Amino acid sequence: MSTEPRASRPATIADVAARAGVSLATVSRVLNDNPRVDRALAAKVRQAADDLRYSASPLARSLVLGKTNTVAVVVPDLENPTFLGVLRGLSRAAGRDGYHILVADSAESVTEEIALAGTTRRRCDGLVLCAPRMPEDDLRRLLGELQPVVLVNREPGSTDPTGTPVVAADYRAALAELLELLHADGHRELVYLAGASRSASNTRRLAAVRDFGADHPDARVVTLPCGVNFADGYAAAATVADRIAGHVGAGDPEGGQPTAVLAFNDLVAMGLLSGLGERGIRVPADVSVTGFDDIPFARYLSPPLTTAAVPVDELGVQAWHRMADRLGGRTTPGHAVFRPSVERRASTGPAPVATSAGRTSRRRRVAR
Amino acid sequence: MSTEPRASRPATIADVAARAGVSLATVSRVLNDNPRVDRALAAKVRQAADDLRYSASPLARSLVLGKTNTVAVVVPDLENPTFLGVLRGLSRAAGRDGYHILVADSAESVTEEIALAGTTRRRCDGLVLCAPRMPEDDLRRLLGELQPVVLVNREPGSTDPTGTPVVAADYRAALAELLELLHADGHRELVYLAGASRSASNTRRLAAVRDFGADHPDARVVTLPCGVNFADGYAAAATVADRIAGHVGAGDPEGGQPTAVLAFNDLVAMGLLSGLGERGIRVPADVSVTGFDDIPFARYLSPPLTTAAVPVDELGVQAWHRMADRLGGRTTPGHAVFRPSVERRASTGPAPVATSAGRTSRRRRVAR
DNA sequence: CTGTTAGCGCTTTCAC
DNA sequence: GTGAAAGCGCTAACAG
Repeated sequence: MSTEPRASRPATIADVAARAGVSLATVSRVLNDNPRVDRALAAKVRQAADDLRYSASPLARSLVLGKTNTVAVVVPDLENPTFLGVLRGLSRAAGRDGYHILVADSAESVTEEIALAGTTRRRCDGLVLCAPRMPEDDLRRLLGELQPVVLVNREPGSTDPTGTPVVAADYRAALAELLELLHADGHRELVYLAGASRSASNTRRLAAVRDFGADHPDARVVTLPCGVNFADGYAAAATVADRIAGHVGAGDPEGGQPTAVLAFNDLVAMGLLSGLGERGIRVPADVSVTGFDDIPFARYLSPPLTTAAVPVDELGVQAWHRMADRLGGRTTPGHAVFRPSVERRASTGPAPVATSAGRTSRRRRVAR
Repeated sequence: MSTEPRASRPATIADVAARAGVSLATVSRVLNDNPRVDRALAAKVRQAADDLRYSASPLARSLVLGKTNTVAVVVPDLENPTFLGVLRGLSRAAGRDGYHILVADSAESVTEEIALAGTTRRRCDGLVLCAPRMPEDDLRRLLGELQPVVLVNREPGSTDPTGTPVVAADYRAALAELLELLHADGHRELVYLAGASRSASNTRRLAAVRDFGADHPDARVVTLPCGVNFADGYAAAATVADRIAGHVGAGDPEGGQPTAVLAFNDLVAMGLLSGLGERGIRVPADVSVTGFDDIPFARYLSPPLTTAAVPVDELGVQAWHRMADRLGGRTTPGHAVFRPSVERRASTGPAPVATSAGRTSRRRRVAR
C-alpha cells in the first residue's frame, strides 16, 4: 500500500510525486525546469527528489522524446591512431553538449561493420561512420537507411542523394606536398609504401602519386605494397634496402635506386627507420623518409620525422559539429576537408649525389 | 485510417501486426522465437516484418525488459595505450555476446569522471570503471550506487562491502622483476622515472621500489617525478644525463651515478632513449633502460626495449567476463590479477664498470 | 498553475 | 494457439 519505494528499486517519478503530494506532471515539469510552476511546490518536489535520490530514467525519456542523446561511432579498429583520435575528439566534443558515444569496433571486418552500423544506429540518434573500406554499394544502402549519418575520411560515392556530410583530411594534397618537397630536394627516384590497398586514404595517396608522375616526367615513383603498422614498415626495410643497393625488384623494370621513401604513415615510417638503421643505411644521408599523421612522437624520432600532420582530434570535433547540426534540424554545408600541414624535419634532405648521378644516366644494375 | 506506415517513419510492431493480420502479441512472440505459435502464422508474420524492414526498437525493448544490453566504460584518457587496449578487448568481447559499449572519456578530470560514471551508468546495465586517480571516498560511494561495477587496475579500497570484481595487472610484481633483472646485471644505482604521482599503477610501482630498497641494502633507487608521455621521458633525459655525468641533483644527497633507468612506461622510455641519444649517451653501454607495457613497437626500437608486457586487451576481455557474470546473476570469484611478463631485450645489459667503481667508493662529484 | 490522460513501442500475464 | 490489456517510466497535450 505504501508509496515509498523499496530500497533496492531506483525511485520513479511516481515515488517523487507521492512523496511531494503532487501529480506526475508537476514533478516532470519541475525537473525539466518548466518555469510556470509554483515556487513553493517546485521546492517541495525538488526536496522529495533529493530525498529519494531520484533522477529520471534516460530510457523512458528517450522513448517518449524520441531521442537518446547518444550517437554511434563505428570504427574499423580502435588501435588505429587516426580513428582513435577521431573518437577522442568526437567523444569530448559530444560530451560537452551532453551527448554520449556508443562505440563499435568492427575488427576490420566489413561484414561486421555493416551489421554494427545498423544495430548501433538503432539505439542512437545518429551515426558517425569511419568505413574506409566498405564497398560503395553497401555504403550507399546504409546511407539511405541510417540517416542522420556523418562520414569520416570517406566519400559517400559519386551519386549520393542523401547529402551526407563528410569530414575528411586531404590525404591527396598532403602527399602531393610531401612529394613536391622531396622533388625540390632533388629526389627523382621515389618509393611509396602503400597501406591497405582498398582503403580510401590509400586511394587518395595513390592519386597524388599519379599526379606527381604526370607533372614530373623527370621523376619516378614506385609503389610497393606494405601495410599500416610498425611491423609492416620494418619488413619493408629489406626490400627498400635492396633497391637502394641497386638490386631492383625482378618484376619491376621501372625502378631505379631510390633516394626517398614515402611511408603510408608514421608507424610504417618508424618501422622502416628501424629496419634501415639495422642495415647501416643512413637517413637522410642515404635515403630520405617521410611519414604521415604526425603522431605525438614523430618529432622525437632519430632523425625527427618529416610528416604530414593530420588533425585527427579536430576531425572528430568537426564530425560532431556536423552531427549536432543535423540533429538540431540544421542542414550543414557540404564537406569539411582539412589539409594536413607538412612538418618538415630531419628525416628528409637533399638527394645523395651518387644516386643522383646514377639516375641522370639512367644506369641501372639488375638484380641477379 | 490506413495501417500502412508512412515511408519516413520506421515500422512499428503494430504495422507488422496489421499487415500480417494478427495481434501485437503474436508478432512479438514470433520475433522472439517463442515456439508455441502456429508455423503458418509465424511465416506470415516474418514475411510482413521483412516487407516492412521491421526490427524492434531496442529502446522500447530495453524499457520493458529492464535491460539495455549495453555497458558503460569510463576511462581517463583514450590516448593512454593501457585504457585503449582495455577498451578494445572489452568492446570486442562484449560485441561477441551481443552487448554494446557506451564509452566516456573523462579527459583526466576526476570530477568529470565521477559525473560520467553516474550518467553513463544510468543508461546501461553495468559500468566498467578505469579510475586510477579517483579518491577512495568517491570511489566507495560510486561502488555503492552504481552496481554492477567492474574495476580495472584499481582496488576498491580497504573496506569494500560490495564485492566488486577487479581486473588488474600486477604492476608491482612486474617492476620488481625488472629491478631484480637489473640488480642481477650488477646495477646498484638506479633511477625510477615516476608517472602520475597519485595513480594506482604508479603507487604499485613505488611499492616495488620500496621493497627492492629494503631487500637490497647494496643498491639504491632514486625516484624522479616524470610523467607518462614521450615528451616527459624526453625532458627527463636532461636530468638523467646530468646524473650519469656525476652532477647529482642538488636536493638529492642520496643519488650516485645511475647505471640504469626504469621508465614509468614505454612511451617515457622512448622519449628518454631519444633524449639520451642526442646527448651521446649509449644504451645499454652507458646506461640500461627499461620500459613498461610492451607497446607494439617496443621490440623494434634501437635498442629494442626491455619492458614488461601488460596484456591490456586481455584485461579488457576479462573485465567483460566479470561483467557478463554479474549481469547473468552469477557471482564471480574475486580479483583477476595478471602478471606482466618481462621481455628482456637489448636496452638493458651489465652495469658499466667505471660507474660501478664510483659507486663502490661512494665517491660523488657534486654539481656546482 | 496543476492534474488527468493518452501515448512512446514493446513484452507479458491473463483469459479465451 | 491467440488476442486483449496492463504496464515499463516518462512527457505533453488537454482540461480545469
